[in-house]
Amino acid sequence: MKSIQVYQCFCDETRLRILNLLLVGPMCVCHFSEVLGVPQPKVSRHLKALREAGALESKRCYNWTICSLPEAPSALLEVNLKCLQDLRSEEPVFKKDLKKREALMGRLLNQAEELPGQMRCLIEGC
Amino acid sequence: MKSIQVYQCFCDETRLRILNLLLVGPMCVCHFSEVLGVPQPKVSRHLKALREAGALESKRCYNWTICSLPEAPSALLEVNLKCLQDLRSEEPVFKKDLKKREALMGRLLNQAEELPGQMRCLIEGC
DNA sequence: TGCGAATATTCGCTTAAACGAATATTCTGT
DNA sequence: ACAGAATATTCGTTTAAGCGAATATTCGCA
Repeated sequence: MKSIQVYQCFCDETRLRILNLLLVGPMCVCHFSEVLGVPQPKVSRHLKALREAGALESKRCYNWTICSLPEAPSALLEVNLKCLQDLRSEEPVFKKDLKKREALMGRLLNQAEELPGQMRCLIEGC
Repeated sequence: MKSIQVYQCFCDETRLRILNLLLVGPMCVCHFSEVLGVPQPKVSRHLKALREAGALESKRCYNWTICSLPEAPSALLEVNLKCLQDLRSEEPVFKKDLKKREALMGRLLNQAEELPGQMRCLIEGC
């Protein structure tokens, strides 16, 4: 039963936090690690799980791997991503993560001359 | 994170099949066992999980325990029950279960004089 | 009160998830 | 080709889920 795969994605807090961040826009692996305060291998494994369930797409861009929500999500996924968005107000972690994301992005934009390629990928969608 | 509980409910095929049946109307524990072809203790444990996640209500009616979907489901649950309904056409098991349910209900109605109390509960909502 | 049907729970086991730590791989720029 | 940054994978362990079999509990009725 294929839809179970989607539900399994949503059963883990770290994965929910990743999806919550992606609802705002693409991010790269190392930034998940930083924003969530979670070790990189852990992030990597969860990203793999999301990818295999069709809940995430990623592409290499210079030395970053930029992750985003799938362009054509399944109906089930789409509905639950919407739910996740609505859940933001109830879950302080989500809001906290978004704040950290914003701060990180601001910092990155300041150094943008030093990492032009990746930033272009991230901002303009490469 | 409370919503994870809801998603965990939807991660198990047996539970999905139970919910699918309940979308049509209330059922009692022993009938789940019969319709799904699953041992009673297994059904009982899954019902407990659903109950604890707020995805099921049940009340004793004579010697039956009649289960139904909650009157006031959470938004998250409601949305996903709707999805489950849409999934019916893609999952043969669901349709097969519904057929068996229908057959069972017909049979029960024929013996209705012998079990008036429970049937009233089941049909009229007690 | 005691019997039987319906339901719930416990026990021991098996399987699957998740994790940290360490390591391997991939890629970019020099 | 090499060094270093970013990412992925492996290993061994821990924790959680699910299961069948057996047993306990609950409840209606004679």
